[in-house]
Amino acid sequence: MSITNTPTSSNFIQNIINDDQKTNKYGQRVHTRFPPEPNGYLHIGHAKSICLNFGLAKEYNGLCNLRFDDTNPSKEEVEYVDSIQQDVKWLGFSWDNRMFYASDYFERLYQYAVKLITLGKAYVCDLTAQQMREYRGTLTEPGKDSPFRTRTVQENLELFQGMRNGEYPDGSRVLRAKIDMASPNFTMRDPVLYRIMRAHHHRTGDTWCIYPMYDYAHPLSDAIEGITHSICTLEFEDHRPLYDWVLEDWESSEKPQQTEFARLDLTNTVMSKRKLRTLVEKGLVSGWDDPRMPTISGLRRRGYTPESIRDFCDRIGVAKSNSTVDIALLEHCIREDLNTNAARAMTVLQPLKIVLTNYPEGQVEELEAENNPENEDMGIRTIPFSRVLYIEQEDFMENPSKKYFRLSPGKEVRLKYAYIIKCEEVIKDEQGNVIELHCTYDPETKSGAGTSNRKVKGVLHWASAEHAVDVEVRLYEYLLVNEEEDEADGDDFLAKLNPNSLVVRQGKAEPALANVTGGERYQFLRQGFFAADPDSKPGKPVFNRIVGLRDSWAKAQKEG
RNA sequence: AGGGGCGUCGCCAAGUUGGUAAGGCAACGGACUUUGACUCCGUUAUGCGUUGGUUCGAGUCCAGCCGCCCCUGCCA
Repeated sequence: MSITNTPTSSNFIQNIINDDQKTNKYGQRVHTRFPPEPNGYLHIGHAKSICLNFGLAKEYNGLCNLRFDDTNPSKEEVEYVDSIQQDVKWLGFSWDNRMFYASDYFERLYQYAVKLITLGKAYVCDLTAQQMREYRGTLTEPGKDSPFRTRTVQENLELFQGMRNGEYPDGSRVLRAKIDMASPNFTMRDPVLYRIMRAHHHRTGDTWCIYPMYDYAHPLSDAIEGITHSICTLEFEDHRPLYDWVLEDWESSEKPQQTEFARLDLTNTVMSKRKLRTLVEKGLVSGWDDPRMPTISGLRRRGYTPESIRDFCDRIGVAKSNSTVDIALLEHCIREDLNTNAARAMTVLQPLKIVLTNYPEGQVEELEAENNPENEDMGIRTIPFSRVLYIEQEDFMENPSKKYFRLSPGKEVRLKYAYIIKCEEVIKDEQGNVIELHCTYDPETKSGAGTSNRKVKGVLHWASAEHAVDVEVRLYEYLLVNEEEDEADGDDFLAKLNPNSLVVRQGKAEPALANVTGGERYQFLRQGFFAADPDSKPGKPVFNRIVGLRDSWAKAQKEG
């Protein structure tokens, strides 16, 4: 089966690059970067950025760097730089030997700041944070100049050196760009370039007590690495003039350009780092890699493939309008991938015992089953069949509607790969619950035997009681029942969490599933796609439901 | 209110110099089916936030209006 390349239309960033290639702006070079701050786990929104940046580099025969934006040691940890690398690799991208840290450039950044001071474009300011806020002005009123704005170059040079030397307490002074306190754009009102902060940095240790701000470090890091296209999200659009300002005195005339695109938002889940952290810290999920989380590690544990996530990122497009993508598209991508690639298996999630009263006691047949009807190369396996079996509770109904074509009293159904059976007797407990069915089977209807042309509409999956392995199956639903997050920040979203986002079932699976270790993916017939969880133990498998099969019957039921 | 953006089918999203609305997801019909799955076929914008204008002709140009998002961290 060949992979069809659906003709994808170009996005506005590709158009920009195409123009740059025409005008030879970067001599045909395309060099991007993925610049995460190591202060949290990557999520599907980052995957969009990763696929965009690495994808563009690949498409244009360029390069993409991985760069940790580690300019704020008070929030960053090595734990995250490790998980980020793992996630990018897992998604299928390689930065080769180009893994950098903004902190690699601290000395150059410092020297460039000295240059700006010398040029009269930066000054040391002693205003407190509170005062600076007051001086900044408001949306409609211009700010006013800091009284320290007119310090001499010499004084600024000495003070900045003193800042570096640790002569002043944290927060007592900052280095500021001298731009325009009356600018209608706040980020141009003499933004802070450096702050004093005695925090241990995960890479530079205690070498520095002053750290550069993002707006200063980022354009310079891009320039140092020879980045051509610096792609970031929409909220940085206002910062672009500052990005360009910082680079005005850069040594090379070939400067990177910033382009902004809309970050990904998904229905039925939460995406902000803060909310994800809340879920983890309040113990509402088992961790950053809980299979309900939209984190890369969560999706990985859930069973999503990197291919399906890349496909998703290709399909959602890249544009500038804020949008919320229907999570159904993500589900479509994983179903499409796994439909052709995942082996089939039978697992009964909620067992109902049935006895084939006319099947010889003690007899066991090994029935042939295809591993994947979409892919013959995946071969066949055998499944034991015997007198006592389990079927799904949902697959029996005592008083069904005419549209129900599963099992009911006196009705026939086929057991997949096996025989047509007929329900003869319903056995109940004292409360009237159905606890067992007595059925008969028709020996002439064995699958593949060609001894009968009888057709029945219903086909059920099953497990042989004597041979089945006990499995724990974790069924996941959306984190949020409502499609929209209903914003209004705060922790309101906690009240909207789906109480049934995790339902655990103790099921019965065919014996082949006994010894999974984690990561194996299957389609459980008529149920969905599942992945073995690392919690699996020999003989005691645990499965996560990645996504259910499309279910038009369930849909029809819901609509009544 | 000042600045920066955005507004094309329920959800995404193409739309090169104005020439007469791609595609995907979802939905809905139908065919096929030993997974009510998959696959296949078909249906869904005389309409591009809105009102005017320019033009033989506008989603594409102009003007006004409306709506939504971002910006007053020594966060990124």
